[in-house]
Amino acid sequence: MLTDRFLRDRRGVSLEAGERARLEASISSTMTVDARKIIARAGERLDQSTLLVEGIMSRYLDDRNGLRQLVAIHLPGDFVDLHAYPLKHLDHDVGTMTPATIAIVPHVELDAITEEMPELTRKLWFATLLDAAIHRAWLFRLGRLDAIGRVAHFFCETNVRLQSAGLSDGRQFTLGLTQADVAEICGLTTVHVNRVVRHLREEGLCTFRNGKVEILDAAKLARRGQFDPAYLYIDDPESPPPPDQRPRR
Amino acid sequence: MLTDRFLRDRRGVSLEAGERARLEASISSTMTVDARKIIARAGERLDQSTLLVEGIMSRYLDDRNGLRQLVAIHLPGDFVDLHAYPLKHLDHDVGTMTPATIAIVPHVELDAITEEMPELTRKLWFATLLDAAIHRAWLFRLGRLDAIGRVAHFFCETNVRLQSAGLSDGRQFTLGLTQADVAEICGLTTVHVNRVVRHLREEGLCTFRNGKVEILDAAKLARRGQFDPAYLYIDDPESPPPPDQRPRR
DNA sequence: GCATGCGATTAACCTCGATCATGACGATTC
DNA sequence: GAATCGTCATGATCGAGGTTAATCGCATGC
Repeated sequence: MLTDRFLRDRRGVSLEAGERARLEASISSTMTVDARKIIARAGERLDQSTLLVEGIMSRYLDDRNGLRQLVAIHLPGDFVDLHAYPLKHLDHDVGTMTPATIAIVPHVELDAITEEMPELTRKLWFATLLDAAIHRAWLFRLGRLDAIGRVAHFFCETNVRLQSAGLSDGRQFTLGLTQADVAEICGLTTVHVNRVVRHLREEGLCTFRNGKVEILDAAKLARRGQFDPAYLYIDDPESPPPPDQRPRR
Repeated sequence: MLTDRFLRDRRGVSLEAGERARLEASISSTMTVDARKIIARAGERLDQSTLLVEGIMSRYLDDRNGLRQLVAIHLPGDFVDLHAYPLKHLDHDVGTMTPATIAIVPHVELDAITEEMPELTRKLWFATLLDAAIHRAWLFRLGRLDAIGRVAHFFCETNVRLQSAGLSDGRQFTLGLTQADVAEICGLTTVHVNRVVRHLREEGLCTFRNGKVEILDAAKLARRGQFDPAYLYIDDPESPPPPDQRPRR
């Protein structure tokens, strides 16, 4: 199903079969989109949202000089602009990074869901707040980490997210991003990202070639990027969090 | 009323009288809190949320060396950790910056609201997404602006937000923050914030003394910080946005 | 065959902001 | 009144990362 990956393994909010069916039934159409296409522009009024089925998408803000700051990367299973449902107007652009398959969910369907299924509504709400939690991790990354730490943190995060989507084995994954993309994510220049990538390779932490990341030493990489996956709210059957307290980051 | 400032003048989602009354009735208690106190810690399970009535609060992440990155500043009228309702566990700490008055809303009350009042539920959802939009503006600030631009952007944002809360006349406002606080917000050191403040003063853009900001040249300050208030979703009766398209940022 | 263009790479140079240090001023506490 | 502490202020030094520019590899198209 198109919604198979949505909220998969998320702590306490995985969808019931009926909920997933309802969401699936809310999809009005699916389509494929080329790489580097804009799906929605800041300010436009939206009456539908986009569920990403395959490929990578991003959300970004433009600065006055035409440079971009990416504010989110979206992977298969993400409800990319679900937040457009309550907001109606977005404050940023949404676009594809790679060729993508997307499913369209009209807001009238979401109206019906919020009227009839409060539990599913809370789970949709949760999904948008998960994006906000990732925003906060990105703020930490930009505000407190140096260049090497930022790239390390980004690779760690993406590895965990892709793993929960079944698209990484935890050791390597294909991103389809360029060094310039990573620069727009980490608030660096492409030149310096190149230096950082070389450093990470020479230190034996990870490699990044042709849009493919290989994790060589996950523990060291996480340490270098001060990465703690708690903010991703992923259910880890191996080490369930204590019911009342997760470790501090 | 305690909720008077909540979602005031927000585009298209201001509360109906009945909705506001219901929210007001959901408050179980109010209390005052000293400055620099922690209200909630990362990882704790929460079964209530906090509406800020008076004072300034913040949300922040700690790094490994004990430094903090603030990820949000909250002003009177903000539903500070409403996102804890769907999330249940927070990924960050919540604390007061100044002495504060807060109102407590138990999550069981929000359960009832989401069961019975889908329209109000969407407005609460909107409120949490507004915080996410502010996160994104902060990402832009940290990723694309230099030190002077970051501080300028922060003062502009806070001025607009306080103005819509009726706590700034648009020319000056009291924040009660120190230069060290601004440093934790803008990802800078206190030493450099001091230099930036001096620069802004000497250039005639604004002053910052004893926690009080005076805007000397709002247009220049906004320009220096590449500030466009669209992401705050504030209803401006003077210049209503065209129904189908807001200006690009 | 050659042209074109994108992405990765590397070098030289320079700037912004961190770091370290010192001091002033006011409020508080004893 | 002295001591202490938080906040603000300012100078000197240094390094991480930006800027600019040149080159290379590789894919694609004609």
